[in-house]
Parts: sequence; C-alpha cells; structure tokens
Amino acid sequence: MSNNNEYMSLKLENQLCFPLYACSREVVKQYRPFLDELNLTYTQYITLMVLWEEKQICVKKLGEKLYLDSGTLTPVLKSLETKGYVTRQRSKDDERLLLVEITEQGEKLRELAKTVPTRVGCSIKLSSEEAMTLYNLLYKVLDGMK
Amino acid sequence: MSNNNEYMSLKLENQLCFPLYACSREVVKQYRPFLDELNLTYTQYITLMVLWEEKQICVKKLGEKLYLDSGTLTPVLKSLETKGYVTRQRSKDDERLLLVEITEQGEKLRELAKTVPTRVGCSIKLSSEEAMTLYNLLYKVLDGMK
DNA sequence: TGTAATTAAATTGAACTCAATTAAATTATA
DNA sequence: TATAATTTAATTGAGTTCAATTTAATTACA
Repeated sequence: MSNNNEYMSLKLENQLCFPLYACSREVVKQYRPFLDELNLTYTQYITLMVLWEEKQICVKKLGEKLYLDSGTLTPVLKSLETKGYVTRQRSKDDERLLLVEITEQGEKLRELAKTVPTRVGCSIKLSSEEAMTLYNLLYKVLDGMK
Repeated sequence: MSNNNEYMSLKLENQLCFPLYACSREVVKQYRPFLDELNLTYTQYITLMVLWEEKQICVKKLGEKLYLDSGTLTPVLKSLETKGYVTRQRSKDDERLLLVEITEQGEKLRELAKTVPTRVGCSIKLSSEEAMTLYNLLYKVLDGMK
C-alpha cells in the first residue's frame, strides 16, 4: 500500500507556513485605517516603535530587532527622515554605522499612536490566554530558527 | 497615578502582530532553497498547491483561498503560464471569469515538490502538539477577522 | 606598517502586496 | 427592454521584501 503522507502534506491547510503567512498579512491589514490617520505604513510604524524605546540605534541593530535588512530599512528611514520623525547621521566613532535618532516630532507622534494597539486588538478574537499561547509559540518558532 | 498601559502596549514585544509578521517572513524564507530548485517563488508555490487540489479554479476563488487579490495573482498566474504549468482562459458561461487550469507539466511538478514540506518542517522547532495548537490559533484569528 | 578579511549601509533588480481605478460582462430592476 | 448596479480581472502606482553586489571603513594579522 502506497504512502500518501508526502502528497497529503502538499495541501495548503497541512502546512503551518500558509496560515502564518495569511494571518500575518490580514492582521497587518487591520492596522491600515489607524496608521492611515498617522500617515504611516506598518513598516514605518514598527520602526518608530523601536525608536520610541531606544531613542538612538544603528541600522544594523534596528534590522536585528525588526528582522529586516538595510535593503528594506534604508528607504523606510529616508522616508521617516523626510517626514521629520528621525535623523540619520554617521557615527563619529565608526563611520560605517548610521545612527538613527528619534526627533521631538517623532516623540510627539507616540502620543497619537498610543491607542493603535488597543484598537487593532479588538479585531483579534482571542482570549488573553490564547493570545499569550500564540505569542509564545511564534517566538519559539522564531528563536528556533536562528 | 497615571495609567501606562497604552504606552506599554506600544512596545514591539507587546503586540501580537509583530511576531506574526516576523515569523511569517522567516518561515517563508526557509522555503527558498527548496523552491529555488524548482524555480518557484513562495507565491507561485502556494498557487500551485491550490491547483494541485482543484485542477481548475477561477481567479476570484483562488484569491479567496490564498487571501490575495487579482493585483497580486494576475502577474503570478501569467508567470506560471509562461513556465507552462497553468493555462488561463475565460469561462464560456461567464466571460468575466478567468479559469486557471493546471497543465500536465504542472502536475509533474507536484512529484518534485512533494518533499518540500517535510524538509522545511525540520526547521520549525515545535512538537506536533505545539504545531497543532499554533495552527488552530492562527486559523482562529483568521476566521475571526472575516 | 601594509595587505587581507570583515563589517555596515547603500544600491540594484526582481517579485510581491495592496488600494484604487478601469473596463467589460452580467444581473437586477424601473 | 433599457438603464443602473454589481461583479470579475486587469492595470496602475506606491511601498515592501529580499538576494546579490558595491563601496567605504574598520579590524586582523603576516
């Protein structure tokens, strides 16, 4: 009798990756109306989230936190600079490093953004226990991969 | 005493969306070496996965399954057509519908692709119970959003 | 010291994603 | 039946993502 496991696993629903991919995009989509109000994209928003905590950080470290590389971050940071939310300048100690720093205007944006998570949270229909479980499993996958 | 919950929730780690977004991209990245062998992108691959099950489907229905719209699918389907894996033709019954059908060559690719899930699965360091829990929670979020 | 190796960011090019718009076909209804 | 509303794909444009390459700076070490 033939073994169908491999063929079975080629079903969309049988792979973890697909719901992960679809769910990620759908949840990011929930942010849009709220981020539109702030004239921010999701990528710009999470970049600012790091800077609201760190004040100053180089592109490399920022990329490690966001799992993004300079190919993605360079245009995002230039755009945030144009909007007046960050400054970009080379480190005096090591000219290879580009230091990104939040501006006063960028700090102010935090006040306007602070209700976003709660508002988006409403469309994620999980109990806090389920959300915690999901959160932990996602980081387990993420940590297990590096 | 002031309430800091809203500020707290602006931390990257405090939102479910970020690990979802990062995890999705990292897991998709794991597919690359295997899909490179087949000269397929991830989006092309999941499109074929649907067609391996359905044989024929219109763009609308395909988009519902993949959570993608024609803006994304049209170029993907044209590319798969160029590679000889699918055909695209308007429905006789309703000229608005574009019917996508798997070709014999597309069917053959399934044989080559069948080991991909198992090979990628190795880099997801979860027990089968954890994987099932994660899977169910992702679909709960996804289903709760439509 | 001088050269090689490494590191950080920018750039390039291909592909994806999505919102908004357009065009064509179909369906509903006045 | 004629017109209006709806539906389906395609198109457009902005922004993202990533691999690969390039450039400049720093570090390692012969």
